[in-house]
Amino acid sequence: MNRSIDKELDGPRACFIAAGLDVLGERWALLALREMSLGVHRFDQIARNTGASRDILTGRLRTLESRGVIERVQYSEHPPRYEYHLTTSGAEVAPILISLAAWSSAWMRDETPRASYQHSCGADLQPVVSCAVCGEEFAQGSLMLGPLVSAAGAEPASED
Amino acid sequence: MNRSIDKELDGPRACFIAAGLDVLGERWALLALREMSLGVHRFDQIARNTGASRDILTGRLRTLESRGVIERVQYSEHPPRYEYHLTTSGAEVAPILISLAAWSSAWMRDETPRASYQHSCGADLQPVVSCAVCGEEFAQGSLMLGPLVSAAGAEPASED
DNA sequence: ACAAGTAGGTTGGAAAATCCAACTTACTCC
DNA sequence: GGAGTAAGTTGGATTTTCCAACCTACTTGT
Repeated sequence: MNRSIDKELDGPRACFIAAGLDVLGERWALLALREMSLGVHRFDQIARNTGASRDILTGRLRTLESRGVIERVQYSEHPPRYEYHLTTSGAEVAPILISLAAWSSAWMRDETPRASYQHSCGADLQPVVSCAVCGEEFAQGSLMLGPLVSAAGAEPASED
Repeated sequence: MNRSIDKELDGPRACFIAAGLDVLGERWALLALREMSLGVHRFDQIARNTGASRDILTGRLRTLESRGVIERVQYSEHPPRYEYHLTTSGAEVAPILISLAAWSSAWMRDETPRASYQHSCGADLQPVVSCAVCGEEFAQGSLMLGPLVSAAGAEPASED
């Protein structure tokens, strides 16, 4: 089991973390998604609230749209004006934002006053991540490599 | 409540998500942490498995070290050789990697075969994020802005 | 003993991404 | 009729990143 760690990779590790970062890891992408999660949908506001340059933001929004994370919704025809909304896929980025906010809140406190986050129950953000299958909380070192998978489905084990 | 969303910000939103991305959002940082989570601790291997250029990786590892996320452990004196290990703070990045891997696995499937991840119970990665206080699962739109906080503690409400 | 390999970098120069301020278009509001 | 708003686009400067080669000090093989 977990032979994959010891085996020499012939190139960079192709995994779902790397694939996710391909889309969400570009600068400003997660902050733009944060804004939409908070109900901010218009270009100028997203640009202001994130601090992204307008040209770069345009590019990011196009990428996120092409990857199905957000969609452009036209709200004016003349002139053409659009709002940006999360798709289902985009809404499901929330756990990433939640984990990031919680980690940052726990470890990145400095003098700067910052907006914190809460669960809708009113409590400070204290997310617990557990396994949907066995119900156990993810503990130290409980993230492990699994088999290779692609759109076609799981691959059979390799012969090493 | 949640006046903060409607209020015009005078600058970019200073929040813990943005602060976290300051450290973890630079290119290659999360992939380097992924490697350490998987038990890979040496420079050459981290460079190979992430695909990062060696010079950039050097910079990232220094930043992560200076922010207390990883530590350099010397394992040879002549010549000086180091391993990189997660600190407690670094180990707690795991929920972010888990959420990212799960999102990516759900939404980023294409033809490319990729390494998947599992919980240590052997099940495919299906994390559930719930609130430690009320126990409820984080549902759509349940991430909300809270008060401003800094190292000194919570700020009193502003006068708007 | 001597060459090759390993480990953890550093260096210089090219390429790509980002930043910034200004400009554009087509409205709406006063 | 002028100012303001919204969603970009543009050109040029700046910053990051990439890449391959180099360096030092061992260790291993012959």
